[in-house]
Amino acid sequence: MAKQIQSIRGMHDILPDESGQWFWLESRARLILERYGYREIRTPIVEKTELFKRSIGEVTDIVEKEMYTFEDRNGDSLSLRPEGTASCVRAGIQHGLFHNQQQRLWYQGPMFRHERPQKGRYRQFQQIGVETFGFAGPEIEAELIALSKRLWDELGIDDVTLELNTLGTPESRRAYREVLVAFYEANRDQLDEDSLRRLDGNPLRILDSKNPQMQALNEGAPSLHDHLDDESKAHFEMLCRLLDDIGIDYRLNLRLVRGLDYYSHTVFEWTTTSLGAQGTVCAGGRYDGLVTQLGGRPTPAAGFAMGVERLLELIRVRQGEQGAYRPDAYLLLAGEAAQQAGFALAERLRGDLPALKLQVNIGGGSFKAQMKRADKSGADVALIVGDDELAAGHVTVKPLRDRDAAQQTVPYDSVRAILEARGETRDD
RNA sequence: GUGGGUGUAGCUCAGGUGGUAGAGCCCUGGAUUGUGAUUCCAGUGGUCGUGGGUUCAAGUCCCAUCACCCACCCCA
Repeated sequence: MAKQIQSIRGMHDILPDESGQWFWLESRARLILERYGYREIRTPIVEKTELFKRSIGEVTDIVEKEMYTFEDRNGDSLSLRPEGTASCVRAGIQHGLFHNQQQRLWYQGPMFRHERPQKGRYRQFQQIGVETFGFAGPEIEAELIALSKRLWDELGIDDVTLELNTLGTPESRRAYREVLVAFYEANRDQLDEDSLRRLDGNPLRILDSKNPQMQALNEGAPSLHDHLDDESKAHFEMLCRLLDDIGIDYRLNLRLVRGLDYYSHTVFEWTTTSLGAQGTVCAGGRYDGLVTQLGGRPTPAAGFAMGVERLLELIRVRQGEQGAYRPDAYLLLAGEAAQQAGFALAERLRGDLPALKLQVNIGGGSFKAQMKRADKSGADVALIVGDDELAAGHVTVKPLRDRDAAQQTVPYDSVRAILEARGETRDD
């Protein structure tokens, strides 16, 4: 036997048993997004590396050590996208979507990050992202949060908490950053290894350290909220009021600073405690500066992304299977003549009953074996055609799921009525 | 990138201190010449993750490597 080839580390197959759940979640998300007026955008999964360097930030972990970067045949540096916002903004600028316009967009697809795989963290993972452009007020952030909340309700997810914070305007954030760095420099001897590393790159992240000693030090650190300008405060207060109005609870988390460079004002995160260390299920915020950073005209922007694998994991924990595929009917073919004629019969049925999901037995097998397959397929009814039925132009319809219902042998033309009465031909 | 754990049949897992591999489920057939989901019987299926090494002998011990899981880091 030849040597087996395995899938790439951290990149997983979604097998038929799970794909139904994916489809179920995706359709629900799409429906809700459409209810809020969002339209889908699809962008390539490969972009110029430069795009991610300029948007995510050159000194972030994502860009520095997690991107799948390679040279194209003509020498360009390309990267598999590690997230969706950059592409979305790039496409919007390129096609003039932001030219004095408001846009509510969403996308869905695989993202790639070369991290050490873990529960809820994979090298290829699926995100559903939502991005809005041209909305400067806090109403849009409230809408984004309301939309995500509605999705949790729809999916039956109830153990997530909304964490909320503001970084203020870029100016106030920058000013605060200086104050904070000065504070940590003064206490340099107390910083752990990670924090020393962050001090240069992303000092705000030190606030979010899990190290108890750091947390103790952070108690005394200057607070971002003391350094917010009036505009930043007003924006945030308005958002909180809007959320209060629709009864969405949130927890103010001053340590929530987000890892990506481009955020300003609102940042939020939906977290759960039932997924181990990877507790963030959905995160986003406002990123007004990004469009100009990528060469567009000043355009207010806000959005979020959710990790589909993490959401599915949550749903799996809370409910059973959702959206598993099962045919409506399974066609048994008993006897040689029926086996041959049955193939054409199945096609005829599919032509006459377009909404019927019909699986036909292929590969023969004893009657018993075919019945077993019919049962295992999950079909609601078995359609039986043996040599007897074939000769008479009949089909036997046998309900498989309810004990009381009797099977009946009827002319082909009556099959439709029976299946329709049973609801097998409904679209679902 | 760092630390810890685990890899035995398609799946879930047994296999004290080395002696040449087992169960349940699944699948196939039969008990029931055309009636499944319950029962009973039988059968198929393994280079024990991979590659080296120690040994008369390795699933078991040693080394390397790959993958998965968990935590750190990072993030959705």
